[in-house]
Amino acid sequence: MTAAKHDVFQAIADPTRRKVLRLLAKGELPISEISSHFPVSRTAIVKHLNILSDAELVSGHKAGREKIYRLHPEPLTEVREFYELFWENKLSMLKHVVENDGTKGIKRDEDQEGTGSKGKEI
Amino acid sequence: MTAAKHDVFQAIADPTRRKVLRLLAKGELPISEISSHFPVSRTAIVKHLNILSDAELVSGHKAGREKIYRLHPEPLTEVREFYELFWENKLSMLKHVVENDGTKGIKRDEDQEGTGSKGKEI
DNA sequence: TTGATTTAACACCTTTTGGTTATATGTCAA
DNA sequence: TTGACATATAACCAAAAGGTGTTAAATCAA
Repeated sequence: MTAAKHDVFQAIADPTRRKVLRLLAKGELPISEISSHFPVSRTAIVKHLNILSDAELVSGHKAGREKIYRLHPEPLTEVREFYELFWENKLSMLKHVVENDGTKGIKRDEDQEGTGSKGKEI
Repeated sequence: MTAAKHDVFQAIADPTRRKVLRLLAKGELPISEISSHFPVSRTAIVKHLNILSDAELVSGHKAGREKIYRLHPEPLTEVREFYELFWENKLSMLKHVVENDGTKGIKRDEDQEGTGSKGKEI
């Protein structure tokens, strides 16, 4: 049941949500405080928090009449793994381009996977 | 004119687009080859390629009747910088939680920026 | 030249996203 | 107990996202 309803990549796609995360990096905050940093309505911020929560990037707990949100950066490792995929490749890519001028296809192997499935692909 | 129409974060938000990037990491490919790896229509893939192109993650050049696409991983540094923002913070966050049990707010400084502007915020 | 291949450009459709307002509900402080 | 405060929830909306199919144009190979 660790299956997050919302994808991490999709969660950080929105600039407002990224700013919320940066805000929570400094420490946990109640909704009212969070929304005071944005020009949009509190309701809109709550929706963003729900999306971040679905991606397990934040969690909220009631404290009196407030709901305090806290950051959980762990799911961001998936993002890290993704861009590192290209970090390793960057040098070998460059090599290919230099070798054969990069004007024609290089490999073109087959696999035909199909992205329709839900298979936690990074 | 380096102003990308599409945000890098938003570009990599879609799983199909991430797979396209992984595909192009192995070498440049024409549209027909790329779309052969997906269950969706060629038209859909072209739209994805346009979005990736707007984010300057790929570029395409005509070669005969084919259009060859090539990866440009550079914009992903922005993603990396974002991710690292939380890695630095992770230890100090943990420290805070341990120190005061994390049941109450920690800092709550003000800034009120407003995310409406186009200001290249990571 | 003709036909197959590959991309380009539309028009169209459905669902999701990001936002709004209005109306409860629960909680602290006098 | 009465406000004021903080969150919750519902109904609604416009625009964007992700997809489809159709048609046209360019190019390579016979």
